[in-house]
Amino acid sequence: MSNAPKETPAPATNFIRNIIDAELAAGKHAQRRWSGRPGLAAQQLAGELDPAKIRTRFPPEPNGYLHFGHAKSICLNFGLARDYGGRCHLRFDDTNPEKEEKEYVDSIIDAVHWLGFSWQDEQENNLYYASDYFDWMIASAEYLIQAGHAYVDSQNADEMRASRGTLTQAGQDSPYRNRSVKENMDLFKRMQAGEFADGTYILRAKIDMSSPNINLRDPAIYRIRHATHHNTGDKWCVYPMYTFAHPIEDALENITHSICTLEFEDQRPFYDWLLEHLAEGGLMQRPVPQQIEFSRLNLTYVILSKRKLIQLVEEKHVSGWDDPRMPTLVGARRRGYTPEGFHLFAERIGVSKADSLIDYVLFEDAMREVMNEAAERRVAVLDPLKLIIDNYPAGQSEECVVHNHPFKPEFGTRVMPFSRDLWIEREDFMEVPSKGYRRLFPGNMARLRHGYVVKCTGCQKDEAGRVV
RNA sequence: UGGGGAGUCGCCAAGUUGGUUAAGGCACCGGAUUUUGAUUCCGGCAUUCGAAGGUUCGAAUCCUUCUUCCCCAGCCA
Repeated sequence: MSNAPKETPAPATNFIRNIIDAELAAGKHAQRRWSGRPGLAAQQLAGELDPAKIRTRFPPEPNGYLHFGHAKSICLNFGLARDYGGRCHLRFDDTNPEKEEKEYVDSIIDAVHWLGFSWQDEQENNLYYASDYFDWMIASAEYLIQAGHAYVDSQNADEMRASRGTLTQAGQDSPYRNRSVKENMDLFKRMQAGEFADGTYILRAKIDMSSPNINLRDPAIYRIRHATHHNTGDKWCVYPMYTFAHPIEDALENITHSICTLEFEDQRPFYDWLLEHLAEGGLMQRPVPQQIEFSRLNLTYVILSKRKLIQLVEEKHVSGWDDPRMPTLVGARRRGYTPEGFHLFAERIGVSKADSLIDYVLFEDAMREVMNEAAERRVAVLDPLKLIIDNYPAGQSEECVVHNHPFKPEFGTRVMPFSRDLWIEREDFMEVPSKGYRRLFPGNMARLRHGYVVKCTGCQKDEAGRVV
């Protein structure tokens, strides 16, 4: 057989690669420098930023196990860094202590490793926690307050929702919107000091309550939450919102391309607003990172909602996160799927902004293609039917040498016993053959794989007429 | 409904500074090889790019209108 290894094709082009190519051609990333903020991640890195190299990140919240959808994102982000000679960071977006756990952090680290990617090399170790940036986030928030771009609101959640307006109606300014800088700063300090209960005060960005983009109607950026954090313990009782934290995380790590899914598109104006103001205040360096959105993975017959997967586990519908039926990476691993299969799959489905529903056969085919090359073959009979070789001596047996792989001799051989009594698959025999049937039926000859050609002389049935 | 996105073959997806016959993969349909009805190999598979107009020598690519689908009103991410 001529199963020559296929040439690995060049990575398929996509809109993100096109963006990067254009930027590189224009020299956009040549001016990047480390932020160099004391005590922050950038400081851990010894060398200067290598200009003209991109930097991406995979930023999961450690609130569950990684699934097939994350695999797409991981292959995208780490793949881009690999192909452009850049870097990809693994960052835990752990800004909500009530949902996150160390168990998930560990499982995520394992899963990314399993997929074959690394966030460290000789020069850098790019494993980060958003929670390690809380000092800087507080500083950023206080800068916003000083500059008149943020205020402390005393409305509760219901009041805030009511005054936010609707899709078609503008929102109303909070009665607390015009507190003085001094008062805001005092309140925010006391929030941090733990003087207030959860929900009593909240820090909001001061933008525009009548913006057609609801995300710009003074979004909450810092909330009070008296909770123990998996990484920072009880050090904090105020935590930043994703919206506020994420751009800062990206900027501090000098991320060039912050790639996320489509539902964050409406969030991008705030992303840019924040970084622009922080750059104005000298807290961040330009050029700031840019957010790029792509459509998330949808697979036929497969649930990829973290909320629902958690439900399956908690209600014991499955044996755990690594149940082979689960679309998690640990589940896939137990099922025998391979990292290479995920890479192939990710490469084949591509990246775009169109909502898509990918047929599961695409996933299966990618896995099968990889396994066809790599898997040793074995024989099993699921629904056995006894086959008696009439002209083979009873009590005698011999060993047939069998190749472990049809076109890879280096996989070696094994032996299978051959004797008078054998088991074959029930569907490999038909008393009355259908058209085109070329397996065993009375009068017909067939080859027993790895063994001999046999001729069927007849069959026996039980009282029910079933062939035995 | 206000805002933000997306509609290219059954499923994905290239192509978008307008220029000959609209990549590729999966699926499917042939046909060859085959001690896995697998694999491999060869061939086929969009006169058409959500729809309708318009500009042009020429449009999937530009303009207009229409249409369908997705996302946003968490002190989640």
